[in-house]
Amino acid sequence: MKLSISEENHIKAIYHLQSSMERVGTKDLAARLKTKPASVTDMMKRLKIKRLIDYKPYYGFKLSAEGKRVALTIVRRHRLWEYFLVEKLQFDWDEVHELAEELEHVRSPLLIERLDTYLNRPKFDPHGDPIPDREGNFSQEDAVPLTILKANQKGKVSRITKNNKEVIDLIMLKHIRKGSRIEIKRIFTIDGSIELKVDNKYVEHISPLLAQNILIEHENGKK
Amino acid sequence: MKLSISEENHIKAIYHLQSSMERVGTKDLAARLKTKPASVTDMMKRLKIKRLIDYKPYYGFKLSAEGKRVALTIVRRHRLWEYFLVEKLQFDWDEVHELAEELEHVRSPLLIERLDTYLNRPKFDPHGDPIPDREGNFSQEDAVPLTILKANQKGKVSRITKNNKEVIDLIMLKHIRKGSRIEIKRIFTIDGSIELKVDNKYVEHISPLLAQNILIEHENGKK
DNA sequence: TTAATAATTTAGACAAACCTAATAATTATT
DNA sequence: AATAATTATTAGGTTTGTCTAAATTATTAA
Repeated sequence: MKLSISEENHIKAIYHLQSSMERVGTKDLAARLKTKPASVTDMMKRLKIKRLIDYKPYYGFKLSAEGKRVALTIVRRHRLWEYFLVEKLQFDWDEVHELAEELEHVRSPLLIERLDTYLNRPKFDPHGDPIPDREGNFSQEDAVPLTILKANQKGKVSRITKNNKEVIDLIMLKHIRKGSRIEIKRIFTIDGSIELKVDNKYVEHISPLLAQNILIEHENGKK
Repeated sequence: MKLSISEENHIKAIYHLQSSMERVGTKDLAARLKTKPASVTDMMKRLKIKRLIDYKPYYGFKLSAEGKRVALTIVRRHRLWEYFLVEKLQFDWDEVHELAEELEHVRSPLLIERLDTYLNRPKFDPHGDPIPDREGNFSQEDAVPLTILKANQKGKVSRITKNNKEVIDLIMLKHIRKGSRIEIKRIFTIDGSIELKVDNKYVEHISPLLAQNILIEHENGKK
């Protein structure tokens, strides 16, 4: 099914809002997309006809199974492009969202497959969000990048990815290794750098790029 | 000035048609863009207001200086993406046009600069067409890739780019070196491979990728 | 040079994706 | 439970970019 850019954006927005609410309301969606509620209603009617959402007037909306599938391919495209921009084109992690927002609408399964292969099938984007695979599944790995933690959250280091010399030297310097207990102190939104306490002992300050390569044991039971 | 995708496509189409005719006609442009003459007239009025074309009803159109500048940035984006797709994502040279046609509309000067740097500032796209630089200038180099020649044309090898072992081994194998006289025998559109005669002596068959790395002395006086 | 033909423009319509203002349904409050 | 406040929908309008059909202008051929 061929969707317009605007239709894709609506699907994606519902997908994201759905994680924090059962049914998404017209107002919320309008706020997120910077349009007006009336415009959202128009679009919802169209998406309902295309069977991408479950929509009853006045009762909010929810993605259908097919809608969720579509959403996941869009999220996949978005996060792969983000990874590309940071990893290959040297963008900072906080500069890439808008660009990925545009690139994600180039709809070519082959392009995305090739990009994925080229990037070495990354499992997480530069913000630490998981990249769904071709089938829409997230990594089953029981570990998530450190970047996914919020301030005051704790975790245990399960693995360091990309074991090149620089990464290893850095984590040694910061007293971080497999098994270390981490407590996030503060996240600086300006550059995404993170202040954390290691093994309740050392206060360290690390870059988001390094954080991405530190995997934390995942406490199961989250969405 | 912010242009819509459709406006960009019209500008680009005029740019390309302009190389084979003084003033571009409504019908030609409609044919190239797969729209109707009436639609072209509409768009031309808008582009005239934006001062991107010189347009007199019934007398065809021509890009203004600013229009040409815009066209060149679009061509630049298109060709850089084509180069990326072939060089990095392993697409075949004949598969990339449609994709580049979409990617070219992501308008971010910074993205294009970074991409250019990442690709090592290529001077020619995979079809052998020159990639304009940031200022819209084409390579002043007196050499063009072999891929730019048509059947029966001749040339002299001036340089081999990308002097890695594989390329060198291949050109040795095919009896090609600096100074060799080349005559194109036939171009196979199926894969872009080229049959050519080297120094009037050896008949060889090479891939378009190799051809791209063989630079031919440019006979001045062509557009 | 006039008539026929071809190219171009104009007029009017349409779909997509927005908008504002008015109305209707739901939820919260007294 | 009635009313107020919130949220959603409808009605009708706008802009962009397309279209068809009719009218106009330019070119070519008789």
